[in-house]
Amino acid sequence: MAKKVDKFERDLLRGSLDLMVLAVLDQEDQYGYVIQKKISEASAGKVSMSAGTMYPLLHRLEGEKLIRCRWDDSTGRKRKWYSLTAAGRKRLKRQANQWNQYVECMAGLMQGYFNPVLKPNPG
Amino acid sequence: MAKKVDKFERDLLRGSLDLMVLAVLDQEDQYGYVIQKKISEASAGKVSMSAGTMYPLLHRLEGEKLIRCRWDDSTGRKRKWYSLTAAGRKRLKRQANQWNQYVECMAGLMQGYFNPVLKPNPG
DNA sequence: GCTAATATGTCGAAACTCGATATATCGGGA
DNA sequence: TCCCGATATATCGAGTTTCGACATATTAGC
Repeated sequence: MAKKVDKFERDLLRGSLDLMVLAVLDQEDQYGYVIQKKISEASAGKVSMSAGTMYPLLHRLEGEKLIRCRWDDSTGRKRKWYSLTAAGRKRLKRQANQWNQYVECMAGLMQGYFNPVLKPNPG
Repeated sequence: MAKKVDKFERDLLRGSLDLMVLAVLDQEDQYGYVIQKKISEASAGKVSMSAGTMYPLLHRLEGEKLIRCRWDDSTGRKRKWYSLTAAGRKRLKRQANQWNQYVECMAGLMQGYFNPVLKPNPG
């Protein structure tokens, strides 16, 4: 029996899924199914992006030319590999920066409730 | 001429506006117009919740019994004051906790790009 | 009297995520 | 061999949220 996990409420995720996908692809080229798994693992199962969210999202990012794809079946399995374009890397930087600012802004508003367990960056 | 500000992209905000409103009301009772202003100030103009977002949101939170309202015109101005209910405070704690976890999760995924300027909490 | 700021509200359009559903391939166990 | 679960991609409609536009009314200052 799979352990039951409190998933994040859907609207908390809204819009930042793009950022997650771009971040995963920044580390290495991947295909949809693995991107899904990686995000799930990174969040200890709390973000479970459904296939119905993942694939349209990838198509949209491709349409915006932030990622590019190629089919590959050299492993015997047909998979659609995605990689970041230059524009995608640029967008990732911009979005990540926005995200950080947004987190700070929330921290300011939440005062007592914001208690990050984040390790402060040295330097 | 008003200084132009890069607003946060709308989908970055999605769903966390609730949390902002609850956090503002946790500090003191307020009415819609001021809540809007406070959130705008706290974000240096980067979150500009429109009236078309604010009022339906307040009505929704009221419907969920997380906040409660009363009209007051003792100052000569008719205003609808909102305050947190017990359920609202409980929800705020839960949502704030989720938010913190979510931020950590994003931090893990973004690795190099996550560089919070947040002051670490002592203790 | 006029205008800008204050104050609340509704509406339709656009966007996003989900669950359900569909298709197909692959490996392993009965 | 046959079946099944995992892998892999995809589409669709339903439900939500946010926005900009519009509407209404009061107050303060010129």
